[in-house]
Amino acid sequence: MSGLTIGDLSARTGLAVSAIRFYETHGIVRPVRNAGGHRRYGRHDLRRLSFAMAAQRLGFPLAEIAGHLAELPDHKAPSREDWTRIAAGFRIRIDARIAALADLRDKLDGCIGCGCLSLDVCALYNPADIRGRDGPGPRNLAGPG
Amino acid sequence: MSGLTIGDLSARTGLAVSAIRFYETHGIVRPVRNAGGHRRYGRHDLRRLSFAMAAQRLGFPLAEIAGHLAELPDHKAPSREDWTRIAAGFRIRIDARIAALADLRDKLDGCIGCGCLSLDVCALYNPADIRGRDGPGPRNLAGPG
DNA sequence: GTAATTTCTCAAGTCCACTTCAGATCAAGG
DNA sequence: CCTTGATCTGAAGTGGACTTGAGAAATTAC
Repeated sequence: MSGLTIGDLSARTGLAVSAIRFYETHGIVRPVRNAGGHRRYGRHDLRRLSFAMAAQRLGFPLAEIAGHLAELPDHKAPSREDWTRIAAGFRIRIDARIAALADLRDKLDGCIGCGCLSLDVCALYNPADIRGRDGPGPRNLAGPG
Repeated sequence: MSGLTIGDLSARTGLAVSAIRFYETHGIVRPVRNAGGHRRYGRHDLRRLSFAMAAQRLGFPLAEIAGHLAELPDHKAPSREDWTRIAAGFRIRIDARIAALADLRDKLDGCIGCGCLSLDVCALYNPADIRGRDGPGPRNLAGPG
């Protein structure tokens, strides 16, 4: 039993095989190769992928996810402390996101109440935090905030 | 005073001029043209853009945002009821999103507690809702859920 | 031992959300 | 009136996140 194949990971995570290979190019997983050149994964790679998927669902860009995961040991199984540290940092980001959403919801509630008849004081129209432009390409959701 | 120019909208919303033109191709705004062929906007277009920006920040795709806005009258100012209806629907989506985030956070808390020593029962590794693959292209955040 | 899968590489295609560019025209200030 | 700045169009480029395809080699199933 020399480890899990990419197909195994695909079956167990729901990710497409191509996506797992793509994630490898971003450092999300780092499989070893067997004699025939095929990728072999450890069980800890399942968790790395799961973490990445969860973070993806929150809108975090792959580069940042890879950054978090880079703090884990490469090929050996990470310790409980390793994961706890990462999970805790992740939780902070989730809480920030929930707060931002709740804030937007409250503003929207205000707009429902006021009917937004006065544009100049409308919270929806005047969000406090306009993200600055910083170059070409699409804006992603989970910026440095 | 035949209305606001695209530069006015850009200054007041923080959006790039090019972005506003791009949004027009998706039906977010529908300016009229003056004698010289330049776009002229009404005040209600400010609110349409603000709504779009807010929804964007939540990860909703432009196509869906355009769909919501399509329920508003095109060139005349929408009534208070028009906006209230849209804002209320939007609020439901926000609440759903907050609930999903909170759920993920709770699962993550569970994982911190257990140290994820048992992969097969780890909530993070076994999310109940794996999104099916449905074609090429990137996955967006705010799907049909 | 062969047939059927799976996996390999890597270039190219796709979707979304925009930006950038070029060349021309319109509008506003002095 | 003329210059300066804003706006116009359409095509092409960008970045993130993947998928698709082709041809070859490895694995697994019978």
